[in-house]
Amino acid sequence: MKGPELRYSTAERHPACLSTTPLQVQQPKPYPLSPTVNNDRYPILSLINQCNSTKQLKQVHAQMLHTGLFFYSFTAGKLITASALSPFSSLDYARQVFDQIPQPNLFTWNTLILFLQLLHHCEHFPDKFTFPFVIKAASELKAFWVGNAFHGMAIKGSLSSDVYILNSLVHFYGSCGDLDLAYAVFVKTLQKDVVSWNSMITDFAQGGCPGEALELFRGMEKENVKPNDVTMVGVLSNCTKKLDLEFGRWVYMYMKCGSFEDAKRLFDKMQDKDIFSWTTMLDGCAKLGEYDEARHVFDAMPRKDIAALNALISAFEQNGKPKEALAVFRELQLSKDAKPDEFTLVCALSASAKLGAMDLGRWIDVYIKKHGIKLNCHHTTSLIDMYAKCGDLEKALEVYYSVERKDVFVWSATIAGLAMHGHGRATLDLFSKMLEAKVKPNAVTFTNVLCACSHTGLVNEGQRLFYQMEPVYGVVPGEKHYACMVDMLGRSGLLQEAVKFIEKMPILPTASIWGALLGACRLHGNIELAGQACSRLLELDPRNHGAYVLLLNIYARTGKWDRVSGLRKNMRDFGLKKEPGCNSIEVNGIVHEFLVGDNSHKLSKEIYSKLDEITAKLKSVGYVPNKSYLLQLVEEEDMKEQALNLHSEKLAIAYGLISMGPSQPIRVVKNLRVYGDCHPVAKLKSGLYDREIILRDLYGFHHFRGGNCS
DNA sequence: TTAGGGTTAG
Repeated sequence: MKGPELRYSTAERHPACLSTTPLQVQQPKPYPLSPTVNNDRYPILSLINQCNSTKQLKQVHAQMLHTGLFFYSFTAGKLITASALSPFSSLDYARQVFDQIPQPNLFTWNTLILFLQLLHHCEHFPDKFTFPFVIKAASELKAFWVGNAFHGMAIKGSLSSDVYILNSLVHFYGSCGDLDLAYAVFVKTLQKDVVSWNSMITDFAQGGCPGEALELFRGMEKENVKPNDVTMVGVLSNCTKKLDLEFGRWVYMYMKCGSFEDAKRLFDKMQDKDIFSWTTMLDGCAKLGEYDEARHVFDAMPRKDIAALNALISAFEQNGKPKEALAVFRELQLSKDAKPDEFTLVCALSASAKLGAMDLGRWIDVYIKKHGIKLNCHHTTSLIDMYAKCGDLEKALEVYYSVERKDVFVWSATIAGLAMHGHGRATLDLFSKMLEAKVKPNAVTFTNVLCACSHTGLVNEGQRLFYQMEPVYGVVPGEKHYACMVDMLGRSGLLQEAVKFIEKMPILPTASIWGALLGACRLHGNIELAGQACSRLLELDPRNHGAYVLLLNIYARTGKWDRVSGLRKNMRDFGLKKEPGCNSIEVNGIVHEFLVGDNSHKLSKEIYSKLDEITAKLKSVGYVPNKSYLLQLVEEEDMKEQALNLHSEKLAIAYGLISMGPSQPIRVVKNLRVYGDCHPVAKLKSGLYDREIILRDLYGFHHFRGGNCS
C-alpha cells in the first residue's frame, strides 16, 4: 500500500521541508560513467546526461515512461540523480519522479530523499558518517547510478580511503551485480578489516562465483584476518541455498578439519552466536548429508525455535528421508516448547505424501481446519499432493475445488494427481482449464501432462503439446520431457520412431532417456534394441542394477553364456546390489515397513500364519502361481523371493488384513515397481477378503476392489 | 556508520 502521506512522512517532518524556496547550492559534477556499464546498451543514459534543463529532462522522463525504462531501478535512479544533483536541479521535480516509482521501498527512498535535501539545504558537505547510510540505501534499491554518483562525491570530498565507505561500496557494487567494480574497490582498500573481506566474499558467493569466494576465504587466512560468524554463515548458507553441494562440502570439510584453525571449532568457540547461526549450521550440515552432525548441532542448541525444527524436518524430507522427518515432527507434536507453523505443516504433508502416510496427512488437514489456518498455495499444493499420493484422488480433487487461489503449483499438483491415477483425458482437460484461467504452465506442468499422455497412450496429443512447448508457451524442453517423449513413443510400440527421436534431439541422450527406451523394449520384447539401449545406459550409469539384470536376461535367453559370466563379474566388481524391495503400510498413524522375508515385525508370527491362510484360500479358488515370471528373473535372490511367496507387498497386505478394521482400505506403498504375480494375487485377495487394496509403486497406482483392478 | 544470516509445495 502506498500513499503520499506515508511516503513523505519522514521527509516532511524534516525542518528543511518547511522552506518553500529551495536554496541554490553548488552541485558536484556528475561522477564519470562506469567503464563497465555500456552507454550504448542504455542510450537513454546518454540522453539524460546531455540534458541541460528540467524541460529536457521531462522529455526524457516521458520517453522512459513510454518505453518502460522508467520502471528499472537503475535507469529511474539515474533520472532522480540527474534531476536532483544536476546544475539545473529541482528537488521538487526529483520528488515527482520518485512519486511515480511503483512500490518503492519507503525507508530507503526516504533516506535518499533526505540526503538530497541535505545537499540542497545544508551548507556542509556530507561527511564519512553520511555516506555509508546512503550507499546502503542505493544498494537496497540496486540503484547503480545513484550509488555511483555517491562514489564520485566521496572521492571529491576526499573520503575515498575511509574503510566504512569503501566497505559499503564493495557491497553496493556487488549488489548491483558489478563484481569487477566491487573487486576494484576491495583491492584499493588499503586497510581491509573483516567486514571488507566478508563483503567481498558475499558479493562473490551471491554473484554466482563460489570459486572466487572460496579463494578469498583462503586469502583471509593468509592475511591473518580471523573469520567470524558472518564469514561462516554467509559462505555456508549461500552454497547450500544454491545446492552447490561440491562447494558446500568443501567448505564443510574445511570447517570440520580444515587447515585454518578448524573453523568448526571457531563455530563452537563463538561467544555470541545466535539462533540464526545455529540454524544455518544445522541446515548446512543436513543439506550436505551430514545427518548425525545436524542432529548433534540441533541437540546442542541452547534454544530451539520452530524454524530450527523446520530446518531439520525439511532437510530430512528433501533428502529422501521422510521417515526421519516425521520422527522429528512427532517429537514436535509431543513437546510443549514449540507449535508447528505453516512451514512445518507443508514439510510434514510432503513427507506423509512420500510415505503414503494418509492418517498423518489427514490429521494435518484437520489441524489446519481446526486452527483456522488460512490455506495458502503451499498448503493447497501439499494437501493435493498428499491425498493424490496416498491414493485418495477424490479427496485431492475436493481440495482443488475448495480453493479459489490456484497458482501454477496447485494446478501442476492436481494435474500430477490425475496423471498418476491414470486419467489421461482428465489430465488434458484440466490442463486446458489451467490455460483458460490464464496460468502459465511451466516445465513441471509439462512433465506431468506428457507423463499422463505417455501412460494412457495419448500419443498424438502428447506430441502436439510437446512441439508447442517452446514456441507457444516459452518452456524449453528439458531432459525429462525428452525422456517422456521416448517413453510415449516406445510404450505405444513406435520403437523406431523413438530411436529416430533420440537421434534428432538437440540434447545428448542421458541415462534416463536410454532407460525409457529400454523399458519400452522390455514391454515389446525387442531384445536386439534392448541390448543396444542397455549398453548405452551402462556407459552413462555403470552402476544401474536394473540394466544389468535386463542385459543378463537378454544374454541368457539368447544363449550368450560367456557374456553372462562377464557381466556377472562386472557386477561383483562394482559391488552392485539390487535396491531391496520395501513396502510400507500405515496403520493407526504408524508407518510399518517390510522387506523381503522380513520377520522383524513384532507381529511377525501372526503375519506369517495369515500368509499361510491366504495361500490356502488362493489355492482353494484355483490359483496357480505363474511360473513364467520366474523365467524373467535370473538373480537367485529374486527366485528365492518369488518361490517362497515372500514378496514384501504380500507381507504388508497380510499385516493390513490382521490389523485394520474390515471397512478400511489397505494402502501399500512400494519403493520399486509392482511386479511378478503380485498384481493378479492382489486382485484375488481384494475379492476373497472383500477389501479395497490400493498399491502405489514408482509408476502409479493399482486399485483393487471386488476381485478387479481399475 | 560498513558486511550476513535460518525453515515450505508441484
